[in-house]
Amino acid sequence: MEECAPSRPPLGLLLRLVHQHWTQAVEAALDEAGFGDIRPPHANVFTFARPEGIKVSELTKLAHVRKQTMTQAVEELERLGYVERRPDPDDRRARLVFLSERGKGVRPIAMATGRLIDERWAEIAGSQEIEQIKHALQRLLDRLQGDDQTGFGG
Amino acid sequence: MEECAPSRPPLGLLLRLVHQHWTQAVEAALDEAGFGDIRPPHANVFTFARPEGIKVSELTKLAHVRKQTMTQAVEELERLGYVERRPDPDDRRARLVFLSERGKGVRPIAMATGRLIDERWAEIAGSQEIEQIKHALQRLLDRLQGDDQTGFGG
DNA sequence: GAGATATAGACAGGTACCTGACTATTATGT
DNA sequence: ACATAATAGTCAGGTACCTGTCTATATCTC
Repeated sequence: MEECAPSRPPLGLLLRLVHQHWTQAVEAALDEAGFGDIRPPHANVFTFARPEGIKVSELTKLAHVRKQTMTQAVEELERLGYVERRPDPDDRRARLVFLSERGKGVRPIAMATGRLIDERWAEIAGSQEIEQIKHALQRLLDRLQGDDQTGFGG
Repeated sequence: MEECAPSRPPLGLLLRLVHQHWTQAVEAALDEAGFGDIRPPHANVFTFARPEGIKVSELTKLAHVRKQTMTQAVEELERLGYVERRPDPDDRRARLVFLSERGKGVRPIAMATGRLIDERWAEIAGSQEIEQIKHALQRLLDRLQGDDQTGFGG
């Protein structure tokens, strides 16, 4: 086990390139499934939507993006007819996001996309390899931010 | 070895969050070193610059970004006085990028930034953990693109 | 119940990457 | 040598994130 090269490619480059692959894979998968108008950032909305409705601010916490990013995704989905926004009866500042009928139909596909890519990558790189990467990244994140912020810690 | 949770946090989310941490760490390190005007994408230029000059198109291959991204980085560095561009005597289409005196002074710091972050992360998460992530990501990339495209393949 | 603070969302603007189309020049193949 | 293809670089435009500021409403404290 000689360590011939302790740190040749900067970690940042590897992260960027793999992340790019991931995004492109998600996009291609949505396209294949016939939902070319749904883009990766929209998938979060489908994943976390609830029948009782959900606030944009809650979505931002779950998906770990900023308000503006999530707002834009919701607005686009609203324009495309996949979601509706209605005032929150319990909080006059807030508007709740609901899936439309059309949105409910798409949900399983949009939610499954991430898992689909996981599986494809497991096929080409080995599923334990992928799991190992995930666990390692998760541990690294936990140490970097001192606490589980992915909301998937359970 | 029970697999209690085969794939809870989508890999894409982990990659995005860790990459964000990385970028912020690089930015903070450059800032600490007193080079607040140098931003992460500029670091590549310093890393790959050569005394004989280098074409933007070569830089794009080494850093794995597109022409426009690299061109912008070079233009900004030119405006800041860190690099100069001169016509390539051997190819009238091309312009060669050279480090200015000022740029040469900054080079060690800009080049070292990635390694510095590596070391800091190794301290908080364990150096073998970091190495393991790098190797795993590298293997994954190789399998995804069928070939080593990082230019660090050894 | 008045005042400080936190939260929901809107608005304006920036960054680091991407794509595609275009011109000028160089390399290639017959 | 001449048509074709590849390459260097520019221009125009798009995406998915980010930051900071601002208003309206809620909550918490005294």
